[in-house]
Amino acid sequence: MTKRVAMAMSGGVDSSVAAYLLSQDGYEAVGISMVIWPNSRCCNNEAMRDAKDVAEQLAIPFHRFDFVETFQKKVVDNFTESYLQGLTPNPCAICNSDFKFLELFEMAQHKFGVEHVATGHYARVNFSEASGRYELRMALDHNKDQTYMLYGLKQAQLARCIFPVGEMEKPAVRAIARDLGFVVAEKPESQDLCFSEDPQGFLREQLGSRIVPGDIVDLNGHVLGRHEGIVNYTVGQRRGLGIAHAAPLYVIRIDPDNNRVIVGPREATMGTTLVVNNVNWVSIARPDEPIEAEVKIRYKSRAARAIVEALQDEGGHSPDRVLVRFFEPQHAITPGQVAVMYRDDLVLGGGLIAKESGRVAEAACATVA
RNA sequence: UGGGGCGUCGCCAAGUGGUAAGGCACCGGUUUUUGGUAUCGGCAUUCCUAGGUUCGAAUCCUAGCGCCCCAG
Repeated sequence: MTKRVAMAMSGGVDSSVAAYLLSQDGYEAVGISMVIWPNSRCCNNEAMRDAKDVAEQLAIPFHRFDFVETFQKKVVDNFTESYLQGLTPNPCAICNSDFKFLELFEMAQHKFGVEHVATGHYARVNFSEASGRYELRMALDHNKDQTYMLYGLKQAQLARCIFPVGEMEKPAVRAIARDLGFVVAEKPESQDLCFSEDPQGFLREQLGSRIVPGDIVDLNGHVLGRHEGIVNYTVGQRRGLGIAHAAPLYVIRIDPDNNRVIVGPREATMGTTLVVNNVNWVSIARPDEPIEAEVKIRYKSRAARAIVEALQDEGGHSPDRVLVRFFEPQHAITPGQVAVMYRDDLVLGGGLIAKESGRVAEAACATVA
């Protein structure tokens, strides 16, 4: 009996080839496209048509479903509210853990009566007899690895995930697309927000008058300039400040309470500790003792060696907190961004970098020491 | 209306007779699902204005305009 699986198809190269690989492996795939934001690049007519074309070419059924309302509630609202709180959210990671995979599994089960869901993500999953856990591992092609965006997946989900292109190098994926004559074979790599090409404009649309201009100040509180809303900035950012200074200025901190952006020299962006909230332990159980790991604090940054220590529950809040102490200072530790812990290519877990992470962490270090 | 100083790209700033450094900002390219970082490239035929001296001036002279400081 063939195994049936719901295949998420975006109209891109990766999910198209993934669909092909599934059929090669003897799966019976059902193509699904999720419409999450009208007219955005991820679900415009072209993307939908391409997905459908590929499905037809592979002779698999294809369905598209409207998720606009749910997406707004679970991803967009979180995205916009986070910015107002002075955080820099990572909507892609939130989308995967709080929206995409949840909805896909529900759909696979209820609409198609199947247990498994496949996507075009670059990641690998295996089951470890030793630990009794499903393990999430970096893709074979480290350049394309997307495990950073998948840190939120739970055991029950990993058990049912299939990532067909996780074992492949990107050039090979493209080669297959070409050989098969897929219309999407030469599509450029997707990048940036999928639901908007103009995040600033998007935030303005969504938040309107809740975006308020304010001061840009230096580390001593001296006003250096004005900003058009704290939502337009992220920690570590250099461009867009519009302030002429002796040396380049970087965003050091965002202060939502006073509606201020604090800037300073590059040295001031460096930090060695952070606290991670809402940690999801992926491939291992929550460790009782401090462990060494490589921690990645930004999608495009390199993981760096650190000591990771689970923190005590504080008053019933955020029971899954972790203190990360890097061996070397890191640039732009940004509240709201995702921190993912690795050991080699194994994803140990991840979570969201806490507000005022530096200070809290310093204090925690002091008590630890 | 006595004295002194200054006026070079959006900001800061080299350059004091030989044909406009640099930094910041800004713009554009590259860059792996977050507006990050990084990196590469662009960015004053012109030096407050008008005359003059000179083969040649942002640099010298004259006048004007505009700032700043001190003393009134």
